[in-house]
Amino acid sequence: MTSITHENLPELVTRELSNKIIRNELKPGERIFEAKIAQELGVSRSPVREALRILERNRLVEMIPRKGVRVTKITAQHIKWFYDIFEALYGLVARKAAENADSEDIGNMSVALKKIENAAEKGDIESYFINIFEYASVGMKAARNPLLEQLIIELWPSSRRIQFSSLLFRADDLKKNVTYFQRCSKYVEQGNALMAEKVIQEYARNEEAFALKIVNGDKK
Amino acid sequence: MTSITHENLPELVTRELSNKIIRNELKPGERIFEAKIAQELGVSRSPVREALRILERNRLVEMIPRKGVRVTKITAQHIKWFYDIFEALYGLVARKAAENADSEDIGNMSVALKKIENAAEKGDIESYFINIFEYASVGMKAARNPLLEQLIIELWPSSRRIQFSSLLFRADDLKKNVTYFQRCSKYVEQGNALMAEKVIQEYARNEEAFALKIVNGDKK
DNA sequence: ACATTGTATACTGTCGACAGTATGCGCTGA
DNA sequence: TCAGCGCATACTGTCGACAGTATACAATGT
Repeated sequence: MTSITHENLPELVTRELSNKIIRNELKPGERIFEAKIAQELGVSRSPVREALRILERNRLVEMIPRKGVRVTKITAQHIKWFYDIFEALYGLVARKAAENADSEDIGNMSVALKKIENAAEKGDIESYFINIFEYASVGMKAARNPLLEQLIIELWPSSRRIQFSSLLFRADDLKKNVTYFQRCSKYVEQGNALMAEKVIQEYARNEEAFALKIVNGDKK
Repeated sequence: MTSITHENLPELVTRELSNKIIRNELKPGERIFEAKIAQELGVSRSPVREALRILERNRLVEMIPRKGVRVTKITAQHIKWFYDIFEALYGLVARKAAENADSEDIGNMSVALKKIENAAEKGDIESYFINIFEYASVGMKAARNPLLEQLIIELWPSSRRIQFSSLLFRADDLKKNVTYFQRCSKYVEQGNALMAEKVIQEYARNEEAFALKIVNGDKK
């Protein structure tokens, strides 16, 4: 163990495995062996087991008792299931944000929005992806439902995984996507809960369509 | 361990602790000690730790690294947060069920509905509670979104906990509640997704109001 | 050749022990 | 009397080892 850090091992292992799965270095359906991971990262199996429980919650792996752990698959079906939930939960966030945001929240959202706009302008996809999560984050703060926030954050790794494959192919429609966030911010400022929710739902369907195009092999 | 069963220890520990928390034998805010639980159940700390991770996912406990595990609180705020999500997720279930249910699903729902009606008629609260989860279960099968199903099932222990305190006080309005399920079933049969969703949302708000009455001390 | 059974092996499940850290209490000094 | 410090202790974190089980492969019989 070379680690000098103060952070705990399960989180470290989680992050490491999480990245490998999101980047598709660990393939869907692939088996994960506790001992192998433990050895690779220079820790014992205990923190690995903890990490696997966390990854299970993130829907990145599936644990079957006495049968082991596998990386979850992502088929077109999975993507539809995921975005139906995405639509419902983020729709709720937008609605609640429109109802509850104070001037500070609105300020934060506007800052986050600017970062998205800049990234889109420059075509910086990496920065764009970081900042849409930042935008979601301040939006969730404004919605004032920590339980909802938790649920969504636990699904973020799945979001990232689905979006990762798109990452390389979508430089073109980045600017179109920005308009969703701009409209959302506008409605939140106006306190128009109904429209804020609608815009985000539209955005979700758009993301879904894009993700489906990718898995269906219409890529490039 | 006297257990002859083939079931795994983490599940056993989870169930045991789960029941204690739901029945309010372990109080909100109370600390849980791994070693103590392990000794009580005659197992080592490993399966207890696994169980605690599961309970964390069920929102029954909160784990703070190096600080230990506590039973989560349930304030009026928590209940509002919970039912906002409840409304969104079950609303989605109802909508999707109305869109996707085949005749077998509708048959199953009708059987489950009858059981609820019987329980309500007899004023058998225990049976009523068992059967509304059964109804939800067949409804979720009809909705054909296993991810959504997972998310909801993981929240069930929280549902049970919130409803447990109500359990003794609500014999009176059981029959009124049944009408929600009756209307829901009707709309699902008709394929009326919009109204099915609306009914369930109404039901959620009604449950919320009841739970809030309880925690606010208007009980009895 | 193919099915069936036995066996080897490699993985998960569980344990007990040790290490490290947070917390409360008592001691000391102003 | 009270603040600050240090120590004791009890808990969580991590480990390595052993036990039990699923699986693949080989051997045997038909």
